[in-house]
Amino acid sequence: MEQVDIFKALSNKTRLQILAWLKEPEKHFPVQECGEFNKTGVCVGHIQQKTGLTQSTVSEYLSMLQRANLLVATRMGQWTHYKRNEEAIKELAQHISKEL
Amino acid sequence: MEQVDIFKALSNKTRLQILAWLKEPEKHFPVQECGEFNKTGVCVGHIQQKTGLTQSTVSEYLSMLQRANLLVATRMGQWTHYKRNEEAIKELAQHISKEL
DNA sequence: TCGAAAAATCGACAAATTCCGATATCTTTG
DNA sequence: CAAAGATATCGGAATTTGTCGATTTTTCGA
Repeated sequence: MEQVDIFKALSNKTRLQILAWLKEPEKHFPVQECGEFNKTGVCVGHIQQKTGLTQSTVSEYLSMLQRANLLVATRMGQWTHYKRNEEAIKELAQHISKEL
Repeated sequence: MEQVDIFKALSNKTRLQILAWLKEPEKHFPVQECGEFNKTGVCVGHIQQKTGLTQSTVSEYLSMLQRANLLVATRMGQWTHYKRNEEAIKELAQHISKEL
């Protein structure tokens, strides 16, 4: 995954919005029966509802963000949870301030 | 200019390359008759030659980077010089580490 | 003031991205 | 194992981006 692909992943309002929501899941998503979102994140269905886009679109967006290493996916039974990769986001900020 | 437009401006290899070259102009560009590049930057023609793309493409890329506030343009007679906006780049890094 | 150099803008078209609906895969449960 | 729910993948229409060549605008110098 190259630098430019990380920026491409961030070049879309919905995807930026998803990253923002996942910063405070408890504020933006209903309680899940399927696991604490602080640990493994929020399931695709909840994120999809919030965006108003179709399931397929949101699924693709999430995997794009994951490929850019900005999100981490965890399969929890029939659900896939996504959460932010805070480490990678910090590294991106550092990279921009030093290398860009 | 919105957040997402900054990332769009960065979503292209050539534009990232231009930003990188402008970090150390004396290393990447020939001496100019038209001004010190540490002060006002490098003229469009030199940047264009280095990219190998056409003049129109590079001119558009530069103004896109300027619209995103990542570059500053200075008209010097018949030349336009572009240099990095280090301030804005630092702010972007901060924004990513705090707000993204 | 005219012509040439530098840069910006315009019009076009191919390639990439956005987003959808349909279908396939995986997982749980009866 | 079959059905149902959650997610992933596929194929495509519409929009945006990448990039070009041609033209226009700006500025300098003869």
